[in-house]
Amino acid sequence: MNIGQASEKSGVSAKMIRYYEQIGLITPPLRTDSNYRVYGPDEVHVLRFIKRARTLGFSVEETATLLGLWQDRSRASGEVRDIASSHIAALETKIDELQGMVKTLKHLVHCCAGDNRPDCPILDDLAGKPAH
Amino acid sequence: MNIGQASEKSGVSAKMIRYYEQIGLITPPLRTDSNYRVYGPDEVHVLRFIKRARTLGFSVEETATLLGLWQDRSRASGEVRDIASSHIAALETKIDELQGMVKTLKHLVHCCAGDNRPDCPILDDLAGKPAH
DNA sequence: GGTAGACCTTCCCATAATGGTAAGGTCAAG
DNA sequence: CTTGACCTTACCATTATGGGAAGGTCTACC
Repeated sequence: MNIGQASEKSGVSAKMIRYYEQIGLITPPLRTDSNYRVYGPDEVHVLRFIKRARTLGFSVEETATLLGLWQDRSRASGEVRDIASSHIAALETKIDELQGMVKTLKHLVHCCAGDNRPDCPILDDLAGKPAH
Repeated sequence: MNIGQASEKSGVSAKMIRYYEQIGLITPPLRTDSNYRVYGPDEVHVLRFIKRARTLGFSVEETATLLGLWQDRSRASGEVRDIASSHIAALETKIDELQGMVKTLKHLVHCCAGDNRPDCPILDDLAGKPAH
């Protein structure tokens, strides 16, 4: 299987497959005589694992750890759970921050007349003026 | 006022003040004979505007637009409201995505025994195995 | 006057993860 | 044997931020 097919089957772009290989996240595959990378079902499986972890918001570095745990038969599942748990906490912090931004912005938009007058509470707020 | 004080008063690092100047977000300030940048209250005001916009999650490019609208006396506040509204929509999409991730991860953590057995539903899920 | 330490200057490099492009080799179908 | 789709490497760009080096300046104190 060429890199194009592996990409299609895994959902990881060819560009990223080469990148993951370069940074050592995946092991270099075999090559044909003409230097083409050759992938088998196992490699695609690994790529799909990576794709899924990335989609769930794990960084490449975290993904590398998870991949190591996946491939280590003597792993402790508690370790995996801890990684996932702290990841959840980080995501929730991020969500809270974003919700704070949305709340502020919604308040401002609600107060903004939206016509052509230059009195804009959004800009006033950004400029640090006290709310009217 | 030197860049250090301007940084302290605005909450924007000296490094970033120079960067904002370099990319044209702010106009170059006056210099002393010894080539030090000199800032006054107006400049700090602008920097605080920028800081606030960045904190609210606007990109530097969006911030530039807002800054332009702020400084343009003939601006239409509807334009500002539109920028804020589409920004809210983008934030809410992001929040939804993150919440989806949290939900999935929480489910997995809940199912994960967390002991030392190598049967880990989180890894199984990442690997694409059907849920038990 | 001299010196130490805190500040400033510019320039270069690094990050995380991804995309783009260019120049060239290869393969399969017609 | 040509055409087009694919592959290869190598380099550059992105966003916003920080780090560091090498050197100039200013202030406070002796």
